Amino acid sequence: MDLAVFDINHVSSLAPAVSREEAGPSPCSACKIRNLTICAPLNDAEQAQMAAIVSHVELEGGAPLFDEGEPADHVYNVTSGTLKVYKLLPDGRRQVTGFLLAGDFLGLANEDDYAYSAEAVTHCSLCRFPRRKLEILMQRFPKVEQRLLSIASNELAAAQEQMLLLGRKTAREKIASFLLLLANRARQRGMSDSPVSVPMSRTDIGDFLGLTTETVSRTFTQLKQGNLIRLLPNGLVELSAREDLEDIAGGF
Amino acid sequence: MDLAVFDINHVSSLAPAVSREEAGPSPCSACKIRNLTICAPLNDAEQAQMAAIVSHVELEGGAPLFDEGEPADHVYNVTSGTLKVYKLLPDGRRQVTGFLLAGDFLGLANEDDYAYSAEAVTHCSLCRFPRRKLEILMQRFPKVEQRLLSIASNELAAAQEQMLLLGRKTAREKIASFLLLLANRARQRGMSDSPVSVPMSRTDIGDFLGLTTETVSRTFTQLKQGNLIRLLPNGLVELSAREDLEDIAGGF
DNA sequence: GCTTAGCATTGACCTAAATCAAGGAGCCCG
DNA sequence: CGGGCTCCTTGATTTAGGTCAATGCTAAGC
Repeated sequence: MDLAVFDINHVSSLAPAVSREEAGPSPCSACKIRNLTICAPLNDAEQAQMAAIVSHVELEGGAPLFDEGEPADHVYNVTSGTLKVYKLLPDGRRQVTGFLLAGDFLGLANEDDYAYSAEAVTHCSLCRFPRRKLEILMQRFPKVEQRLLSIASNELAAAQEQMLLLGRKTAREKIASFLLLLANRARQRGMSDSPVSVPMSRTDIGDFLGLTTETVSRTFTQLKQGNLIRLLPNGLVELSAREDLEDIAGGF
Repeated sequence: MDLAVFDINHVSSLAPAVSREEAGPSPCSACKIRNLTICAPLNDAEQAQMAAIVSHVELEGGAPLFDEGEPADHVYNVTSGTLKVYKLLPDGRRQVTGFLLAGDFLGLANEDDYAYSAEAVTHCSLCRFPRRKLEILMQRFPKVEQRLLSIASNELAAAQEQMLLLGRKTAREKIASFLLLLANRARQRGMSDSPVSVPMSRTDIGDFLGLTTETVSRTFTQLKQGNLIRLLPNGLVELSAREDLEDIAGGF
């Protein structure tokens, strides 16, 4: 793992393990996913200034990062692993609004509090920035602010796509869209897109797609029986007929 | 109407009427909703530079502003009226991703093309900015970029709230949420929040909430019979029991 | 004042997905 | 190696909301 150097700080509990950088070379210079992060537009000298305010967080799968309503003191960049962000209704109904992979940014909040909860799906590592300090740094580096605006624009487009899915697609179309979303994001990150890794539970997938666990499971079975996918061990899913899946996902 | 001065350019067709400023005082200095727009953070001198690149657009109710997939050459600030933005599936299923009121910004697109279509619901006026020129101006005025980031963050939070609605709320909860959303936005703009103006059709509301026209209509009737709302002429809806509506909308 | 056209409403019926209820499969731990 | 997890799958049944089909209501045009 990229950040193995921080594993000495890893404790085996649900509490996040945080470490600040000691003297020595910034690990950012070795960051393999920098081009996906908010640090992308910075040169080495500028990046050193970012490194000065960053700390690192490691999370066990299942560990919470923050909860909706907490003061939004930090923002994060995922460096490895998968997280989910979600909102709850008082009776426990849950909507997962996104799954975050390496390079993804989270914690953007215009108000003072987080608008959603975030929790690790798999073991995760993240870069943590104090929001206040990042704001000051952004005034010095408008490039970072531009980058953040660009990230926010992309997320907004993705959110609208997800609204189309939630409001107007069938269970079959939702599952096909979901698998292709995961596959495309894996490919962007240089990981296998078939078989694609699906590390989250059926319940998480259902809460992301506005379905129940049972419907998710049945729909997987149905796609499997139509030879569109194959379910492999360890949460791997082979997309055997991507073209067909794309037609289904697109509503054709 | 604030911008009556432009009515000489108004033509009675579905094509948008566009006018550039002649010499003379900028109408921006008289803009009553400036504090809601991207111009909010600018002083008079800076605003004059914005005025130099802005043009004005008037739309009839029902007239399209742009379509999904068109090159995103302009961004807009609504100055009066209501628009809807939406995405379509190939078979015509439609998801309205938002209704835009005075002060709202639209056209943000990280890619080169608009990710959604925009169409006037009522007669609308908008300020139009060439995207390229605005980008150059933003480099000169980082305050505008900050403002845009702040707008995007708010929209992102609203989008997540809408995902919760689409994925997990019942028809009754959706309609109650929708009426309160309209009422709150009307109040922010100094307009009546009860009765609140609901200028869009049942079909548009359904396409926003992931419901059919019939279900929207039935749910309005049901709320009316429970004395939670009253349906008045001209698309006005009185919120007779706002507390109860808030409980319903919140999922209690 | 009649006709046409576009919403909005209402009723009857249907269906996709939810709910309720067992089982099964893998995994950890004693 | 067996008991107790948790998660996944499958089956039977229910139901919220969709679909289909009239009927009303308002406004515009002649």
